[in-house]
Amino acid sequence: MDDWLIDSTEVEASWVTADLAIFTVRGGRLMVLLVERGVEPYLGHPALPGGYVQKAETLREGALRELWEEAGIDGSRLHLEQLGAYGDPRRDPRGRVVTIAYLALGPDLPAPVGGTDARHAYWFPVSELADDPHALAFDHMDILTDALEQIRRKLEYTAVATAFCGESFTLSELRTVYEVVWGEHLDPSNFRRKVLNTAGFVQPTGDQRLPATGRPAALYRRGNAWLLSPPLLRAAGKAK
Amino acid sequence: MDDWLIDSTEVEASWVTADLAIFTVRGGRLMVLLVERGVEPYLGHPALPGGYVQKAETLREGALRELWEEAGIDGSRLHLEQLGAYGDPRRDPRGRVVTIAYLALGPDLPAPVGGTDARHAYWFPVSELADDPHALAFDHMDILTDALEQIRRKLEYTAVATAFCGESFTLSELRTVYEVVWGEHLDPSNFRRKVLNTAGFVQPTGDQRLPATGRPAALYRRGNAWLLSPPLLRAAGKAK
DNA sequence: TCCTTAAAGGTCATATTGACTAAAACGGGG
DNA sequence: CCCCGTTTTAGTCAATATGACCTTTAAGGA
Repeated sequence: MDDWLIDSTEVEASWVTADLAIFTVRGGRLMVLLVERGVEPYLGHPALPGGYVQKAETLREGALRELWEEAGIDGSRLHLEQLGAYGDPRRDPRGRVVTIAYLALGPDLPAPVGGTDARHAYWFPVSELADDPHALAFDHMDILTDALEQIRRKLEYTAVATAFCGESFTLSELRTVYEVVWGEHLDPSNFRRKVLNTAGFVQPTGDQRLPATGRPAALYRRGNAWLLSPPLLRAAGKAK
Repeated sequence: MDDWLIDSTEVEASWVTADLAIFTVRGGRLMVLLVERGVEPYLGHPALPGGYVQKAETLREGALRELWEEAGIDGSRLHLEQLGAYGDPRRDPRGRVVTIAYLALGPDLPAPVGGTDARHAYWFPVSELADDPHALAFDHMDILTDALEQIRRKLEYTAVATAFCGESFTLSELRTVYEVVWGEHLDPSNFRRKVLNTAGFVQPTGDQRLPATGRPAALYRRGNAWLLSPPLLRAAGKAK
């Protein structure tokens, strides 16, 4: 591990960046936060927000700072988890840049404001770039693909779906999160049964909310359980 | 993302290392590969194998090279996956060193040979250091803890357990992997039923193997499925 | 008042699970 | 050569979970 040979010609210092794949659900669609790059390389191309990690920061702190600087979003209240490191020596034409990718989920977030480091930041529907591997700068499409698979899987066995909802939410809203992220329809009745039978997933607030039309829905907040048991499996996982 | 300001005083180059948490099952116990550090800091202390990622390598290639150099193990035939990045600015007293942790599993591997970069490499039972947070150098105990949780979880919904077994194996051997990694007893009959009913998990070779005593056991090899559906959940996950 | 809509609650056949019992197939000792 | 311990393999059964439905409740609007 971390040893001598810091002066070896074989080894070189690297630039370390943090990039973020931030998702929200708006208008029944899964959206990801993108920025338009303001400098070369990939000038003008869409990319995930992110930037250099500074001297005294943890990786996570760097990710949160970049999110604030590039999109004006305070990520301290979002669900933020590390996705992984991307370090192919050819992923950045300027040299070796290792990026630590973070994954964040939030409720319907305010429109991002373009910061100093990027022309604009904006929400973009995931479904409209899910096919072209060069839709985003660098290897950001790989990162996005990995991030998508991770949240789809995490919905199954954690209560992370509640991170897409506000402080309180109806079961319909929670179900919509699953439907949008998984891209499949769920039976409302069976979904309700599963969620309410999973200890600690949600707890009723006692209040109600009126939908546009129809019977009022009970409101819930996050429970104290993070891991779901049994998990809530998607059909694809069962079909096989 | 990766932009200008490469010359800013706020940003500095980092050293990037790859560390490995490699596990195997020997004598009914889960073992992790450790090395004795040959240089400061933490001279003489046990640590996970690893070292600096070189100029033209991918992160994965660096991890495999370090594994070969420090323990004489050819990792190209092991199951190797990235665990995550550890980059707290205080994790290494020499300055900012970001390490990319890798997780590897292998069948009962040959005794490691000490390489040039470390005094020795050796297998050590996980159960004997699972409590002391300073048993290993740097933040390697954190990495080990995360690696353990990851393989325990991955046994549930992937066929990764077969990576602990040789080319062909009995269902008892496979069950022992689950029992050792999870630290709990599994009913042989129910385990067999679940594994055989999960399409693509294993496929019979047609051969048999004689245990020390008892009825001969049929041999299996890995199936073509990686994701298990339905997953094989541990009791802890269900109890809750 | 009646209609539409969505929430909430219930039914039922089927599948899965966990705990258990029993049969089959070996080697070894008398 | 037959009993014994051991391990694999097979089977039973009650409890639980699942998926596909159906029904009732509670709102707003025509």
